[in-house]
Amino acid sequence: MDKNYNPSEIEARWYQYWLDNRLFHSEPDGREPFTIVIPPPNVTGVLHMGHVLNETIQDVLVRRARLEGKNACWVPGTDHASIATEAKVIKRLKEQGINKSDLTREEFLRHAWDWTDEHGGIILKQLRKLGCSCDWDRTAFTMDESRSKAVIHVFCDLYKKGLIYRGLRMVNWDPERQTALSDEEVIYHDEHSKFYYLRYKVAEEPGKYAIVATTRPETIFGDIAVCINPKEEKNQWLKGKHVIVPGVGRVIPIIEDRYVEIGFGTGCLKVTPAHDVNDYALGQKYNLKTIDIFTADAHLNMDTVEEELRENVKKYHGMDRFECRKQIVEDLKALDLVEKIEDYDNKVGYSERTNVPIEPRLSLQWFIRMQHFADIALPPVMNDDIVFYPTKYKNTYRNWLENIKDWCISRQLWWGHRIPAYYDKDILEQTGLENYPNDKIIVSEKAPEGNYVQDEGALDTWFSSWLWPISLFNGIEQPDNDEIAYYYPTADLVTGPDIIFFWVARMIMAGYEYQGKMPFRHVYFTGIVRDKLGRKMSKSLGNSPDPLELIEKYGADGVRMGILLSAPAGNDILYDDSLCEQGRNFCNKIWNCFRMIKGLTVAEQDAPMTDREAVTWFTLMLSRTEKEVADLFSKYRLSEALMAIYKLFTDEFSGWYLEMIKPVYGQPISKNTYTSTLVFFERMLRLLHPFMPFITEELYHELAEREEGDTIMREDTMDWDSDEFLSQDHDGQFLQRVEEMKQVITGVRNVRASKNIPPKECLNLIAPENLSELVGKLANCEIIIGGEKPATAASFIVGTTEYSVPLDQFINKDEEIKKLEADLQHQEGFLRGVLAKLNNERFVQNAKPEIVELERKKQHDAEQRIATIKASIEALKA
RNA sequence: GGGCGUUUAGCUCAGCUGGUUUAGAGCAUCUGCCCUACAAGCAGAGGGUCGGCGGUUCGAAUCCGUCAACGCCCACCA
Repeated sequence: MDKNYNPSEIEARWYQYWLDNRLFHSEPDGREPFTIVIPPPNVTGVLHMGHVLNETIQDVLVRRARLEGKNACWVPGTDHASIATEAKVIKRLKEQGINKSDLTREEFLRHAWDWTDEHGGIILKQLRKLGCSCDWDRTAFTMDESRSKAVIHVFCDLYKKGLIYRGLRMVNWDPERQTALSDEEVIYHDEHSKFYYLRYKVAEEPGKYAIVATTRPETIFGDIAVCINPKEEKNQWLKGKHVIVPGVGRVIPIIEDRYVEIGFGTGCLKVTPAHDVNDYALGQKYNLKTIDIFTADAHLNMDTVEEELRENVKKYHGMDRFECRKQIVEDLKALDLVEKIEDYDNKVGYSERTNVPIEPRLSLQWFIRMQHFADIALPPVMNDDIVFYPTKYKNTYRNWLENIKDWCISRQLWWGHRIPAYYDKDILEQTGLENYPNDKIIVSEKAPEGNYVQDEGALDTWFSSWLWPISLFNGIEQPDNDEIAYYYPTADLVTGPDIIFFWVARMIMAGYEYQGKMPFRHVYFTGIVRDKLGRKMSKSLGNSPDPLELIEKYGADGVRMGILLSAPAGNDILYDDSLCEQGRNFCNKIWNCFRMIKGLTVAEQDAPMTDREAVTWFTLMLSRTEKEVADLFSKYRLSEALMAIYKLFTDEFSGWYLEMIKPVYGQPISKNTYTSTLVFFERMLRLLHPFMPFITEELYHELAEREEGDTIMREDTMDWDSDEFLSQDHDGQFLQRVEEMKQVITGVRNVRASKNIPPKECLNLIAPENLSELVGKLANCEIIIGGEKPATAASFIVGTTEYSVPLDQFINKDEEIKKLEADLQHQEGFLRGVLAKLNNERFVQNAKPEIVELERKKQHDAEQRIATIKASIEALKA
């Protein structure tokens, strides 16, 4: 075996072995199911650090469940990511000199599928490098046949139930991609912008102005009214009057509504119903007309302006909205119609995908009535049928559901599930799309016979994602099939809090609507992976390492450990390569422990007493850690579980246990001890396997002869607690005694270190009572029980017992006294604190008796230590 | 403008239904070691008074109030 662990060859070999033996594959059987459905990454995406975190956690949970004997099933798949993928395809077409608008829908989709086939699934291959134990036979795609059928079925069903409707609404419009978006797809950014105070001449009072403040002067072409608050004193004079839109010439009425906040701005609000949500509401209320002055790509369209005014504004026709803003301000300045311009901080909504400012736009879209879904999805989370980790996200969740708004599900895109709504061609010709009568729309899973045209829109990607836990098991089409009955509800969902609304909440909605049950029992929210300076990892910053390179460098197990070590649920993790380094180092440690054990010569002989002590002790330590780890898993405290195992292995097993049983050079080890040690090792490999699948599988096979197809990832059916050493008599104080013994050893080592005594030199240790031979072995000393302590000895206290190491030539009395006095001071300070409590009557009266008792013990111990130290000082001074 | 969360050693975090020898871990740092499992290692050591202030209590990192900083989510003040 190599001196250093070398991951790459081992990882490839075992992953193939797992695949060959179909060890990740699951079929329903009599065991308890444990299901996780992957949050499907974008089909054309590549692995980044966020995935590494997310998928590692899922793999840990899945592998742990497998080891617990559950029928674990982790279903992988990808998402068609409608808007993102369409954007990528358009970009590529552009590079080839092709415009989307030059293509038919069918032609475009052919390109999109080509792109998907070409780049699709790369990320799934990358997951294998990470060691993810997905059931690849079940790999799904949100746009494959089965998932598509489910989507269309659900659309039709909800339409039938009256939960989907078509309507003309103010929606978030992405002018870049030219599609509607849901509210959740709009990201608001703070922006330093300007507040423009514009003068609207009052028609009835020449020479007087109404001052209107706006951040968007380019929308004045669509102004229909100016609104004031009927209660606002200073604007009373405007009541019933009309004003003239500057630069446009349109005469518009002053209307009154309490919506306008008194004291804000000038109190005059320009009303542009086509381009602002609130203005639209006002427009509805007062039956105002709308003038939409933007094209779909947010350029000015003056054809909508009244013919008689068009001459005034034609210069803006075709201009970009932000160009126009500059221009109109300049022009109004020239006309002296700008009162002033102030700096102003406000929020501007951007499209999540294209990062372009969204435009509120009146358009005909499809919506889901969400109140019904909010009603069914809120209770299970509030009463913990579905548990969130961390729980703080319950608040976020509730807040959203209690203020739910209808979900715009139609997109003006081609890549996606096409809306199964059909319009009669003849009627359509007469009415146009907008006025097409709703009761003549045919919503159907199959295209109707006859002269119909299908709706051009596609569905929001999340409209397929929300069915994912059900549609993966064909539970939409066949709600009672064996698979859905077995695998659903799934166990855990692991995802980022950023998609709690997009996805988590909606899956819960769909879960109850279509299965009558929760889609998952636990939701583990991961944090965001940041660099060590706390910055979000991003391509543009170049601070995101390539996971595959990391795996190459540190091994998949090392990377997994690195990412997990500091990833408590919900906390952001500050990633640094040194974490992976620690992971790699740990692998190496495990590797070398194994080499050491395997290098021992074994003999049929009685184990020495020290071995028995060691084995008993480690048996206890190990089962204690096993329990601790189980407990931590139940609380989803994965990094702590990993740390517990790490410490057990590094400190207790490698640092102490192996030293305890290690025979003198050249001597053999007893078979009993050796066997126990192998058992320990295997048990620790099992503990570790969910975190570090590769090295544990490798060493599991190195540890003993295994049958072909055997694997560490199955349930361990051995009953370790019947271990012969465990059944020996040992009370709860055994572990305590070993801990004290370790302190004695450390004490001797300290003496050695501070006096620069080489480790090979055997020392004497004077102990007042019997002490395990392990002390002699590990501290290289001769134990003298009850020996007289010479004046020149270095001494130390463990608990209340003093131990000393006679040193003669090594001792420096003054130094020793100084040290002892420092310790004395500390002990006396401690005692003072204890006595202060005990002398406080109220403490003695009120505190629980066991607390008082403890303080008394502290007092006693401290007094004893002080006496011992004083005696030592005296002896040294003598 | 609302809501939530965080603030404990240089860094990342545990501890928080108040009391377990005057605050723990990992990493980093420092010192000494290449001792035939591992220098990707071993043996030691140093380092915080628990964001500030006030309160409750015999007793507070742990409960309450307040202030501050940071972060996140939501919201139609143009």
